[in-house]
Amino acid sequence: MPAARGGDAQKTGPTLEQVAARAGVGRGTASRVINGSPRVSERTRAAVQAAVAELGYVPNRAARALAAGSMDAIALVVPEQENRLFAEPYFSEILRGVSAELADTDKQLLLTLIRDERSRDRFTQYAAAHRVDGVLLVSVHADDPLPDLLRDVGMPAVLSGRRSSAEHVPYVDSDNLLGAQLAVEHLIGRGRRKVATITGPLDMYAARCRLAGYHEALTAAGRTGPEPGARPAVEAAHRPAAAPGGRLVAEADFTEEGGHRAMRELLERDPDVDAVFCASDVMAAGARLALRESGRDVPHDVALVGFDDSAVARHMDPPLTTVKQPIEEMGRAMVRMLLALMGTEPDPRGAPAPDAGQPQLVLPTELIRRGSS
Amino acid sequence: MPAARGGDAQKTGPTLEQVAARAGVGRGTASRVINGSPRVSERTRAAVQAAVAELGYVPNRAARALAAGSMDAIALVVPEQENRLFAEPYFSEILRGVSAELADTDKQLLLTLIRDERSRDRFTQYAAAHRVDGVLLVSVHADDPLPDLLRDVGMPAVLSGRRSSAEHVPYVDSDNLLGAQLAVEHLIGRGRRKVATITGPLDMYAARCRLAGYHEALTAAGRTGPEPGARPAVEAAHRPAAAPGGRLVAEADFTEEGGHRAMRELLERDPDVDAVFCASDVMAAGARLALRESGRDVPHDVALVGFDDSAVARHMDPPLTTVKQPIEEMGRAMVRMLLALMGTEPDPRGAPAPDAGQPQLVLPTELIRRGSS
DNA sequence: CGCATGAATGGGAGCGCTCCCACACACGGG
DNA sequence: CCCGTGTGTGGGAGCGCTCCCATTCATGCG
Repeated sequence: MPAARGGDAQKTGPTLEQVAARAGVGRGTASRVINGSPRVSERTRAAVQAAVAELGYVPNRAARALAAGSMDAIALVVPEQENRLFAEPYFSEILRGVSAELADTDKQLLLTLIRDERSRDRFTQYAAAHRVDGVLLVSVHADDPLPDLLRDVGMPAVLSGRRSSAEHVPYVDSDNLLGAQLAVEHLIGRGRRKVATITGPLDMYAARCRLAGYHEALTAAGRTGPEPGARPAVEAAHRPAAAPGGRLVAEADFTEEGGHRAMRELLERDPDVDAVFCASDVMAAGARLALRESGRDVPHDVALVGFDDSAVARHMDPPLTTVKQPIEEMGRAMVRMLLALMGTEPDPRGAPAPDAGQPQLVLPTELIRRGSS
Repeated sequence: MPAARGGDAQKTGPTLEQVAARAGVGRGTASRVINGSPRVSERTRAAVQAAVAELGYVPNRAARALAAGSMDAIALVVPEQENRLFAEPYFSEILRGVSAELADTDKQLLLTLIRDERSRDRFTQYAAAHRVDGVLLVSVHADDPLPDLLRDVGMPAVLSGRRSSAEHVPYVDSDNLLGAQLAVEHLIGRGRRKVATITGPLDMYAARCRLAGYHEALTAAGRTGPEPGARPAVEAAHRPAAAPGGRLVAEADFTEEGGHRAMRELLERDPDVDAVFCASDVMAAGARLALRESGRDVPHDVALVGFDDSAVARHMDPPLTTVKQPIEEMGRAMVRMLLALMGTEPDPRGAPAPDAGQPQLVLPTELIRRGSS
């Protein structure tokens, strides 16, 4: 039996050929029906569809990919050097959104964790060889060359979060600046006089934005600041921790330990702090611990606000007021953007991109009030 | 130019043919080198490898899959009706393990969230058509038909967690019974007299195991129980909440709300409860809340132990004593088992499976002591 | 009434690979 | 000196699909 080859035993389903035969049409016509080409008569279409149903035909992706030169798959790339605490809630939300949006397309979702140099190189090569049609990049660091590499090889890609304000690769981000501003305004509105902040690593754009929001809210409220009256530019937000004008800034690294250390540092610098805006919930958990150790009550002595609205926030005692990002929606938006990009990119024939969708998108953030403030 | 077809513009990398030409050998030989066949002379091997390096050759997966009849991909299937709280930490740990173990193979990881009937059918069909080589199933419910469906179409699959003690599909599980036993023994060892438990939904095998562990520990300690002296069978563990012999069992659903409600119920039934073993950390968080509301101190008045060692446990106040499962290792083990299955399964020619690896594996659990007990 | 025009269709070519058959070519024993 | 026996090797035949060219009709126009 010359038919059974390769993987053997794999009773691979019916082929297009068989469907066509059953419907009494040619292979080409069957293909046209299955791919929804308009150039097919109604009768024929019905016949083929019936045959598909009867035979339970499922197109062979490999064959399709090989013939069409597209893989019908997109990769979700997650760098894994990241502290898992940071990645957890954010990542699973993104995943949910991506998967939901992809459910209607019949594209596959390929998950790639990049954990070291070797796996990064592997993926780069893989992408360069066009083994996927598009790439979603989650939590990219400012110095990550991957986005540019992908652009160079003509691989459509969408980032979650910018690497800088000059980001030229398409991205979906949330409004970190406004979110931080809301948080700090809220603290001021609750009558807090000495509002400090614990920032993320300031080589990350999101962290800088949140710090800028902090400064902006204080300035707007008329509190003295480093640049009185001047609109603090996000790019310039990277300034010494002990800013002039008495603002209380401590830099940490989005980890709980970092938040704990930063809070102790703040208390040492100014024991009268009565509010802290933390650039992540996890850091807020660390700060909470430091406050408890110093005998301070939350929210009575010190009000606390976090960022992310992750599970940690709900489980803290008291529950943490925090800034919620629409993470699932960000995942969905990333997919929509990528699909649009993929629809236009591979067409070099002058067509000026029908509607690529906004290649950069900033989604709103929202303050969730809970017991900690 | 008759060469540029299909996807256009996709400057797909060099082909095997080109590599072979460059190395001055035939296509077949080049293929043999790349797939590590031993029947190649050292000289030739070196020449081909050099050509591969120079050209930056990356094999085309689609072509390979089509020709070989195997897809070089496995699917990780996650049912999504699941409450996200439960899924979060567990899922991301599994993912880490799976991905790590898969990094050395050059198999792709395909992620499939199943959210409704429609997507389930779609996946079933997809698998039946052998579009993946194997399937990893996470958090399967006792009545889920998917595992059997997959077995029927000859698709290798591995479960995380059994559906019952008679599970016949290969699985990796953790030792829920022993873990629960450790937890309850620990509580007894701390001098607690009235140890209650909050179980998961008792139509889930893991929940029944944990309950059985509770009973077993109490019986071993000589506390009166429903079946004095008898070894409580896991299968029989599904008994009325108000068990004879004074044991305190409340059933919940692995959610925080459920844990909260169950704790209130327990306190009502017996206000003198001085310890509670919760079958999940999340439920313990709910129980913690109920205890606080009732004015009881943890651990002074009531000691609390959870299960999972998730992030919630570390962030509770006081930090939660809990039973840790080696979740990442479970992910790794699942992949190893699946690969073994895939290596043997497709061979129908009588070969009695060289070393399929243990088709069922139960990994140990461990008690993590923290402030809550 | 004949011929250009378009719609619907059939089927060849080929995507890049693996499998496997056939073909060298080097041996050693009869 | 001829024939196994083995080791490397080349390349044909597809895998199931999409693309596209050719073909067949039915239609409308000159």
